[in-house]
Amino acid sequence: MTSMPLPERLGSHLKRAEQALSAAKQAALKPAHLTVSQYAALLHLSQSPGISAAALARACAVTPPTMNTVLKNLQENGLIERTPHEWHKNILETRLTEKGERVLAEGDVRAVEVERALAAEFSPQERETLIALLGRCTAFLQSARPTEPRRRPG
Amino acid sequence: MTSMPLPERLGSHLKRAEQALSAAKQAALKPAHLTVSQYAALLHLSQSPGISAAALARACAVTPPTMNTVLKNLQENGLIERTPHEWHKNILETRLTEKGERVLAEGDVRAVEVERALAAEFSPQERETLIALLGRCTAFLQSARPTEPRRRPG
DNA sequence: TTACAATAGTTAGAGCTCTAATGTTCGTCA
DNA sequence: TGACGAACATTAGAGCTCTAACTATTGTAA
Repeated sequence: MTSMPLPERLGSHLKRAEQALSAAKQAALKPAHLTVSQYAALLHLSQSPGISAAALARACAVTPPTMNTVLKNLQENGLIERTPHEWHKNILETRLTEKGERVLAEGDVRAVEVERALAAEFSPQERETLIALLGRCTAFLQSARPTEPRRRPG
Repeated sequence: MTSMPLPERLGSHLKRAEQALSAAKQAALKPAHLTVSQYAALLHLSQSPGISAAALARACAVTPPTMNTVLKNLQENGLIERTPHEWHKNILETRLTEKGERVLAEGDVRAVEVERALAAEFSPQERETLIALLGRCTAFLQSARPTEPRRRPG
């Protein structure tokens, strides 16, 4: 008995597409020795120097422990540096090193190539439609499943 | 310097949507003590009893070692059983146990609820459009990055 | 001052995912 | 019979991801 045929599930198609994109980016970033997650972190980091790990996690839509893992690897490879905040003792400011900027730039060229090639497959109208439809998916799914079931104080 | 603004990247939107869907399914499957990957494996397994792990990996679009990991956990939980093929000594036939069928049925109800709710957010026309656009993403990305760069014999 | 909430950071543990490499079996072909 | 390629299964190792804890700091309110 089949409850719902797979081809009818939007999820199947969404997953396949995301998987294919992720694989393509992974291959594109390989020469720069970057993973997709590392690239995403570096990219946001370059746009918000000194951002905290928690804020970076939010920007990348992952949990703090996940970002912690990614940052640990980036730091071990010398791509970022983390320095204590001047007076906010609980915050570690994260910044790209020179090497980090270089590697990001290298990876970015390849990653953007993939994005451009993909975008070129669609007309501007189609891109708009796709983005809008995906946005509605995300909005619905997030509203149906709140990040934090806010509990009242009393 | 920003090479390509994030909102212009189809990848950003695709990733967000897939992430939201995955999170929703994960939450839906939690009561059945199933992960999204385990659910996908069980679902394909129920439709192709006795399938080999390699074939199952292809169906779920993951690599054999990945499927191996998933199957190991499913087996430890008693949801599947793997028996040597009658005369193909190198193949392990994988099948759902009774418990596996029960748990799958339980999880399936919840997972399909998510799919139906998501589908209900769109008109039939919109669903068709979204699926078609996603299909073109997948097709392009896979063609641009062949699974196996076929090498000629001579 | 003390208590509490919010935020930041971290560790532990489970699970998924990949690439690379190994070993086995099957079928084909010389 | 023997060699070889294709397919299956597995292990090793690196990395990502989550939930569930725990600690520390900051700021606010009793």
